Amino acid sequence: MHAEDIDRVNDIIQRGRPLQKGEYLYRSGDVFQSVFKVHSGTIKTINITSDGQEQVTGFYLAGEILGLDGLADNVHTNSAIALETSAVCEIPFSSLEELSLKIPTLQHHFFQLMSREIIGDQKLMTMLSKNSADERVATLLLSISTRNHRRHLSALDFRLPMSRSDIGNYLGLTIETVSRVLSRFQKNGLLSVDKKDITIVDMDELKNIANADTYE
Amino acid sequence: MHAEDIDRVNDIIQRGRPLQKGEYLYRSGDVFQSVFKVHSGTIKTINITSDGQEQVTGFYLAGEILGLDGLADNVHTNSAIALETSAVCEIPFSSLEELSLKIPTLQHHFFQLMSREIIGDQKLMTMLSKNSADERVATLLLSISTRNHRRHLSALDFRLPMSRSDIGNYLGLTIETVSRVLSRFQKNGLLSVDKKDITIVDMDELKNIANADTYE
DNA sequence: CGATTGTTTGAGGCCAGTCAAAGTTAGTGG
DNA sequence: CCACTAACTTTGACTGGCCTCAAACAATCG
Repeated sequence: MHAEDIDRVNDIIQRGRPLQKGEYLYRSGDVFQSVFKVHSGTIKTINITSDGQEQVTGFYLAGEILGLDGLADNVHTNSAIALETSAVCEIPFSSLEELSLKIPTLQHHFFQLMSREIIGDQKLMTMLSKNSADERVATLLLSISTRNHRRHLSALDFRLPMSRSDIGNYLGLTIETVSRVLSRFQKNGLLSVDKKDITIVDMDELKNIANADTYE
Repeated sequence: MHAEDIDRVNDIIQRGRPLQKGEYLYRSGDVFQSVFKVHSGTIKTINITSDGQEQVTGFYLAGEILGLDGLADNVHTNSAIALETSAVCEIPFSSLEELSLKIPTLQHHFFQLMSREIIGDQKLMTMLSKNSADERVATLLLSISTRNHRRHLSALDFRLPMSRSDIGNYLGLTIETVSRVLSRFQKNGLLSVDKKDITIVDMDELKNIANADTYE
């Protein structure tokens, strides 16, 4: 992308105010106006099922983009909630769509983003339908490790931004099962678990358990 | 969309030759060049996991569009296979992307398509992580019923285009469980099952079991 | 510091998976 | 057209992994 193009994109980006833990970035049913890039912190997205249950559909760490679900009908189907104090950039979609008519690479870039989201969701579907509790937890830990590494943070030592409840919900497991798996991993020398602080001790074995099916 | 725009879109659509049952439309790893619209028949998409297992990620009936997974990196991550003799239209993406720069509504239309795919995948994720075998099977039957109805076919009487094995794979169940659930549904007066021919007898109760969480 | 929320651990039950075998369908070639 | 084979489906008996229920413990917050 050319420098002047980047400038034009930057012009439409708005720095949002910080979100406190538990605060909504947008709610299911809100009119879709923008996509968001996480600047710092972590956001989870959830769906509410017809019987009122909550389903966690994704965790978005710093640098990642969320909100693409709203394009279909100009309404968000997800809700997005901060898991900790977070800062996000808002990218108004109308200007973006207009702008991407002038900058072909930008359009292509956005198609790619959505396509990645589809691929990621499908990897998760596979995990939910085929993998054991151990495999699911190991895969999530590796995913967070990889994404931290991309941000030049430690791949072996990190803090889980989400609760056991969110993990279980996301992975299709109960909180008790998540807790038991983490305890067992620690007992077997794979991890050191201190509440939300995780240290990966035996990365090879963890990858082995996760079936090396890295998703991100 | 204006008439001349529709003409321009139609110009780039190619009618593909018919696919025989079991034939591949594209394979994982193929260079991405086109998306496809199912004209008749049914296509399934599958992912191959790192340990060689197959995961069915979607069924595409007549009128539905597939192949959007390839946009991310210009390579298909899925493979697409005909479940019965089928005909598809090929829509070359390069021309489409170019064209959508000239026709803003077309770009928007494509964003919507991808967004719908994301929403659909997330509904499926929710089902895989929360719902019982009965709920999953009921939901799939209702989905096919709804999509048939949209094509002005019977919503109560239809033929499943896919095998028990594909259903089980897609829903995260074994073939034995799928078979047992269908037998039980028949025994309880919800359905009439004759091999792949399904007649929905008690639509209300079926919706009840599916939790009315219609996905499509 | 009490109250609330989140986490861990244990005991027991159940749903779906596994294993097995018989029955059914579809496809092939003589 | 039919015999033969391979693939698919159904049904049953049993097993096991995860869920449910329950209680104790830890952390967070006003």
